[in-house]
Amino acid sequence: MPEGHTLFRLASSISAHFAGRVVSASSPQGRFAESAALIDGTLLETAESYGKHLFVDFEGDRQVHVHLGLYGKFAVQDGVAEDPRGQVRLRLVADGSDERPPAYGDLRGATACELMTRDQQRLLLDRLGPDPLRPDADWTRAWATVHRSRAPIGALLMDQKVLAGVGNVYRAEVLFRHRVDPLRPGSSLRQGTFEQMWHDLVALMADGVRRGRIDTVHVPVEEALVGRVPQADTDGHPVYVYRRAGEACFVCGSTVRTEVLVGRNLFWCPRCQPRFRSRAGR
DNA sequence: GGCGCATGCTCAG
DNA sequence: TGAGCCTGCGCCC
Repeated sequence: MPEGHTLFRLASSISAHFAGRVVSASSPQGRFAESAALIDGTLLETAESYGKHLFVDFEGDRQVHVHLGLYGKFAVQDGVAEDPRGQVRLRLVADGSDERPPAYGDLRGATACELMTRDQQRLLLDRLGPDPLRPDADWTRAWATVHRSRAPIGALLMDQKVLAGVGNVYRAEVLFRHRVDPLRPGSSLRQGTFEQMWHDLVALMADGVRRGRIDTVHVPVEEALVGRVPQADTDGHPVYVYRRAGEACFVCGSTVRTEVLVGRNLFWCPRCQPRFRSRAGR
């Protein structure tokens, strides 16, 4: 489930297993072989995530930039590495000769796996909006973009230049929790509404980091819809609208709808999130 | 066991 | 706008 919380957990796990250790790097699949050779047998300093991007930092200004895309996986575990299964793009191994427990990690199916310098990393990060999981994030940067954009808020929330780390699930859920029509132009939102949505994303994504999965039903928010949802009616479901097209809304019973917006399936409740009408009419 | 779709993004055209 | 990435899951035999 690669939204921002997944990458945050992944970075923590890589740091916990490998930071401060000399690791061997290889590319059983071959596609990352030349780069892997450059970091093989060097010190892994730390791993960090920004939005959906992962950076594994090695000594000598070498960062492995990873983007999992839709179905990439970076499986990190304790133990001695076994024969690679499937297309392993990058394998990291700490063999335990440093007297810490052996560990290894296999990266598969990623959309990006490349070596870069800090300068190149900086250029990439400059293209990202604030990440709700980073304590230094400045939501007013995102608001500045949203405020002057006529694009639908449902599209803006998914745009990594506006907000980093929000994916299709958090988009659908945060819009529902704040009763915002996904097709509403960004410029029509009040600042207070957007600020509340931001703080809700901070809470939802931090909860996702803690749980290891997205659960928007059990995160309370003042002034939002959540507090009035009868818990039993959600029937253990951890989300309100995501992938629930055709089913009854947990709050009002209306049929949850779906529609493709900028190439992705959008889900919303037409009664809880009524169609926005501008003052000019239309 | 096979099929289609999916929490994402880039690049060709 | 569509293909590519080439994994994993749920669903249907």
